[in-house]
Amino acid sequence: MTNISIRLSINDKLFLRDPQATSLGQRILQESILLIDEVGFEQFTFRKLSQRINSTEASVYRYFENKHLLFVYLLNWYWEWMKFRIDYNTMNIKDPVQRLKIVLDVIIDTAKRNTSIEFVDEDILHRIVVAEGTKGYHTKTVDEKNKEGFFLSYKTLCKKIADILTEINPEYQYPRSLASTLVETANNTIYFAQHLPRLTDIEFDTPNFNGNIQKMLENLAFGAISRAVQKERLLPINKAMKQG
Amino acid sequence: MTNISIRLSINDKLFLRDPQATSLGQRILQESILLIDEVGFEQFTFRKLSQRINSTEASVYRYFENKHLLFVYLLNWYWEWMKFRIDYNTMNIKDPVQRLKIVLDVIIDTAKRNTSIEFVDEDILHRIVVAEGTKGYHTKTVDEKNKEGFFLSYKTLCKKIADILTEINPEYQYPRSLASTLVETANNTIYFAQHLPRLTDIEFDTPNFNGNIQKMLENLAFGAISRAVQKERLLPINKAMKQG
Amino acid sequence: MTNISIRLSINDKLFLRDPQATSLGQRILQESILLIDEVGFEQFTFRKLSQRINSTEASVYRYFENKHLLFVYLLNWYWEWMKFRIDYNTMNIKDPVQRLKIVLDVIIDTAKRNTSIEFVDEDILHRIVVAEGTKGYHTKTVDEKNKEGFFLSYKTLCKKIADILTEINPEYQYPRSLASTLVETANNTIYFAQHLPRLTDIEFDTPNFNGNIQKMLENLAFGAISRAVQKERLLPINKAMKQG
Amino acid sequence: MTNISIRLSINDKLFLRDPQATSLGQRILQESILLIDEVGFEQFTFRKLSQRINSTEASVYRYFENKHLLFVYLLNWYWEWMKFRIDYNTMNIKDPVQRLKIVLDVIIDTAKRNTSIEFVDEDILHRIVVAEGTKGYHTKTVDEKNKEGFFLSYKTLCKKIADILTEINPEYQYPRSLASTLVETANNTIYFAQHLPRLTDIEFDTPNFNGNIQKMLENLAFGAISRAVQKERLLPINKAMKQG
DNA sequence: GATGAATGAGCGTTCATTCAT
DNA sequence: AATGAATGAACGCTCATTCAT
Repeated sequence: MTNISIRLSINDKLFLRDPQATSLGQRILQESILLIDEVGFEQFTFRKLSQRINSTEASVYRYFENKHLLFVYLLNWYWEWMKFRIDYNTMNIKDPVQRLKIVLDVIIDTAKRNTSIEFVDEDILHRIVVAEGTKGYHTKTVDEKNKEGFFLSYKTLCKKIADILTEINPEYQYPRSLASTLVETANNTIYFAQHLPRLTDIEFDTPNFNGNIQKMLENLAFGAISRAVQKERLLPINKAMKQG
Repeated sequence: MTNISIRLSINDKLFLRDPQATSLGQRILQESILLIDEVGFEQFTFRKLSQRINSTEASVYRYFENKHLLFVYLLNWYWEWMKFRIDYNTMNIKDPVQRLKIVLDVIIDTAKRNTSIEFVDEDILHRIVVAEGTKGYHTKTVDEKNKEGFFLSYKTLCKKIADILTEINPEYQYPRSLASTLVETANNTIYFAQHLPRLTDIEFDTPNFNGNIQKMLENLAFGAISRAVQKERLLPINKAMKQG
Repeated sequence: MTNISIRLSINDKLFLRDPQATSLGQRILQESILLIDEVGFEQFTFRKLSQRINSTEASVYRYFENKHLLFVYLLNWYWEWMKFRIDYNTMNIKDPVQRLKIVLDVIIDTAKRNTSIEFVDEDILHRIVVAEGTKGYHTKTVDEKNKEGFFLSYKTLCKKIADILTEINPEYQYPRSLASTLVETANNTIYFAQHLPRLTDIEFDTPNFNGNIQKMLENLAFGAISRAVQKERLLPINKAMKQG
Repeated sequence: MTNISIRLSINDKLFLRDPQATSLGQRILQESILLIDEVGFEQFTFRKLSQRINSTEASVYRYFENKHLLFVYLLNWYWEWMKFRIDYNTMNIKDPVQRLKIVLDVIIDTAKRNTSIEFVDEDILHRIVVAEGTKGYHTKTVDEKNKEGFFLSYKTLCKKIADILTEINPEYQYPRSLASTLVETANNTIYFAQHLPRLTDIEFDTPNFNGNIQKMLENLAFGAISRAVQKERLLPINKAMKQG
């Protein structure tokens, strides 16, 4: 697999000065990820960040208006990165069932690198999204932020998945709900397996952890889509489902 | 339906003085719910709370060590309240499919009152859980809190649901995962419908909002459970599923 | 040596209710000493104290107006205890030099028990006096407290020592200064030896720690007193000393 | 006497930003001294200080981590200032007896200015040290502070004095103890004379107050040192002293 | 463009104390 | 007499942010 260099495009209302464009900006992104991973979003402050990058709070403020926007920037990065990986990995694959399985693989382990953006550690970013991600859109200001298009990437990501679901079963009524449920459930499962194991059936720290999550999500996804078909009495169910 | 008075039992490590036992404590609970609903958990402080209840921060601190524990207390209340409603509403109902449907109804609209605890407004508490709930267990201290048993109520709630799933299909492999997914997805759907509608297919503010969510969750639940059955080739699918 | 039971008389303006008279009061004294020893006077609060004695702040306030007066009470106890031990141990000893040596022994190791007051641990009380004692009289309110006679015990203790010094050398000009210096220096030496060893020549944790302090204090005491005598007799000891 | 301008070097772990380097920092030092003098160390807070300097607590916190370190900073200033004055005033004086007398003069009245550091009022600083100084090293955290070298200045000051004592009498066994005793006793005498006069023989508010303290300290110092000599020479001064 | 310095505002917490029982 | 509950006041500290250079 080639090691290509890419540059993700992020809603430019999220920042005052493009952090990807300067070395200080890149350090801000890089160390934000590490710091949020270490102390959590609530304890993450521009002061602590500026100390880590040997700079000042004032300098960070040149790039981001506040820590919330920086965080949403990172989420956008993650969602764009995921979309990129889905596209990259489903290229030239016709079978939508196959494509859905690849999608599930991607959302479970977004970090699997096949390209590198040296100043963002996708492994850790994934960990942040799992542990803190929902705080980015569970906030009193969600509607204003939404108006600014700060969650477009998440929506287009879900749309991309929903389209595959619809392609598998054009009659399926809840493609977008199922898409977001799959993404959210993937994250929840990873988190629960580590911290609240009785809320899931997947065991953490087993050799095939990711594979087991994938099976669970496939059960969820194919169960939901095929059931809709049953209701319509279009039996026998799609042949492609057999291995689903 | 009779209007009975109940008292929920909450993990007593969550508080210093039992808030249900005194009138000040009850005001703390009552106004916490209203205030978190208004300003969000992040902006919620003991200072603002104490002003609303015409008391002092010091007094609030006699009841709760900090706002996080107060919040987890409210979550526990919610979970216990949900379990109570499930028990109450499924009493004497044999058919597990029927019981699951009732469960879905309850988790979508926990607030439907049939009893009253005058100092807790369950409608608003439900809104908080939908909008802020995950913050209670997505925190750096989740493991310590878990050790103290602060999430036991959530686990027993999911266990209760999982048991029904297992009863419907004893072969189903992911009862706990599906149970937590149903609860989380119910909340997410309500939230997304209001704030990020493109992440769901359910339209907010339509006459049958709750009913539509219920259908979606039923598709998810029965799809997943019955699919497992299909895999086992135990067709035709469970008769009970027909109306699922 | 007999084990007699004594009751020290303490300035009754220091307390609201005599702590020696009730079992709660005795527990207050006992645990105050332990708590101050553990956390230091600054961190010592009536709240912490009341928790330790399984009582309430309000109850402690029935005995002492505030923590400062409780502390001065303990100091008075210490000073009275010291005076008692001096009297007890110098009884029937005529030679003032011998008596002074006994005094030095007592002020170095006040804790040596020959009687018991079960609710006061004199060892620990001594440790407190060494580590925290001066805070009792280095305070903005020293003059008011002094007017109330809160330091009378310290003064009569020093007077007792000063009288011996005068008896040894009736011409000596600084008996009270020397007396307080001996007491203060004894405490300082113990403290410095443990925490700031370069401020003293006495090594801590050696077999004859107390004995070495005693020698040092004897050098100080007898040097000062005898020097005064020398001046009177105009004996030229050391030429360089003449104007000393 | 010339009016030179000096800058004392203080352990830089004591502060976050060098207070001598900025005008706000200098005001912090200046007003800290005045405020501690007025209200005492316990009542001294960064809030009160910041109000006096028309600034904010946050600004003060940029200079000092807490009030304890600020206080130790002031003590270090005092000790360094004392060492400077000793060096300055004993320059070119050969006779160690003469030098010791100068030292005693300095430790009694450190404030006598012959140079000026405009933002520190040494008179008042001296008053603080007399009244509150020991609180700087009588604290539960003394050992950690000592490890950071926060009391080095005090130790080198005592070493300087001890060296003179040793020079006068190379056989003297307790030079460091005597040095610290002289410094502590000087402070105690001033304090006692004002607040607890029966603990000393020196009368406050008499024309020759300082001179009288000096005589007392000389008696103490030369008595102790010369006594050691006597012991060596075994001169029988006073029969009663023999075993002293 | 980046930084050093400063600050307004408010949070979380504790303390000392009082009141009612 | 002892206690349970409550509270006014302030402390210690940090945050988010701005300003001047």
